[in-house]
Amino acid sequence: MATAKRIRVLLAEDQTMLRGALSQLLELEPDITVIAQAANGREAHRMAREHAPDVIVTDIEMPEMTGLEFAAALKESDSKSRVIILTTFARPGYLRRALDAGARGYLLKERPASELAEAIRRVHAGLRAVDPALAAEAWGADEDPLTDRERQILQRAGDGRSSAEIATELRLSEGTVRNYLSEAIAKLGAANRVDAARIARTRGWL
Amino acid sequence: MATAKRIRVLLAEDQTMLRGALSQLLELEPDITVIAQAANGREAHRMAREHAPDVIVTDIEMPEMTGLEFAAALKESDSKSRVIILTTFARPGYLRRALDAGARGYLLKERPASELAEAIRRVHAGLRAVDPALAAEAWGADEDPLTDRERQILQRAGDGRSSAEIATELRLSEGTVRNYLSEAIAKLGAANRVDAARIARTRGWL
DNA sequence: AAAGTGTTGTGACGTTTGTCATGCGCCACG
DNA sequence: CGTGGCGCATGACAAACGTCACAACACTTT
Repeated sequence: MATAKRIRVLLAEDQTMLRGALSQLLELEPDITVIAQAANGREAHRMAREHAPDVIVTDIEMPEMTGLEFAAALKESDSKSRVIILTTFARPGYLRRALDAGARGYLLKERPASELAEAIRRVHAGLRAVDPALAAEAWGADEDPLTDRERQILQRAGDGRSSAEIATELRLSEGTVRNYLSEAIAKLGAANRVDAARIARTRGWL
Repeated sequence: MATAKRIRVLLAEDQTMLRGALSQLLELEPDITVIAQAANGREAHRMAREHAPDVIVTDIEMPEMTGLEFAAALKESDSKSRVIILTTFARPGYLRRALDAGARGYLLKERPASELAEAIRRVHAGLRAVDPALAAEAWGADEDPLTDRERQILQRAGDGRSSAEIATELRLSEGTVRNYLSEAIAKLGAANRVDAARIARTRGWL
């Protein structure tokens, strides 16, 4: 035959300008076609079920449902589509969670646009496409030491909520909330709750 | 003549993938050409002096020098280039500062990619190109009520630094730092320092 | 069955934070 | 030339925060 079938791609990215630009560029590739686009994880999940694309390219930080949750949901439902995470953040914790969720690729938005098409081809061919520098960094990276509760509470504390507010919201006593925060601060080697939240965020644990 | 001269554009954006994608798309336009690209404000400033582009498209949040500082520096040096701010953030404070710095356009990354070329044409023709929804919102927006000192201190506090640390860093007494924070908290109607920093950030005051 | 881990709670203690009153020097604006 | 705004400071008090010890219960792992 003259031309092989094009690789059918679903593109999930909340920033319209980037999504549109990448989609147009990918369409210029002879062996790739963008069959669907989504602006959040939930929409993407629906479209993935409907179209069963060969490859899914998804951002992480999106409204409604993050790309990591989306990837996990796909794995759960035994989707055949292969997932590439495309994100701004070189956080070891993100990469780890992405791979746990079955992602085959992890690409940074700081890389040239040409690498995206290349990654799509690699992943479609059954290979992996993980940013090498990040992979190396993530290798020696610490595990997330936080428990679920600690994470919940740290999120809210980093947002400016007081112990009392957090306690009410989560139906806990105020002392308990302070205990968790104290634990989290110690585990992260932070100086206080805000510092702890900042540290957890930069490592992709929050 | 057969073809008019193309509009010469400088593109400043730190995210390589977006910069590359937009640049390629703009090159597809018959009346636009991207003569230079920069990954931060300082680089952009150098290139603007060197190439004197017709239109400059710049992100705000970049390393070394922000797009707003860059625009202000251009205004200072009587540059003939017209500036379009291209950013993720629909913060009234950013728009205000952008216009103060002489920007002719303010476009959100949430808009379709096609609008960028349109904005470039409008601005090159001497018109303005400001996101209408944002302009309306910014109209009734409050001025930044913070003094320089309050801003400095609030930034650091929002980052998890203690009053004592901030005092040392800025050569102030600890009491003074607490006073400024108290003032800022009151002005912003916040519950505490972290809440205040969050509020100031979302309004583009930080 | 024992050990470990996570969740939740209490009480007590010292530190940090937020508020308020008050004061002084400086500079710009009318 | 005063008046007000800003920067900076001190002292004092109440509230919030961070730490520690200790304890109970559920659940998993060994």
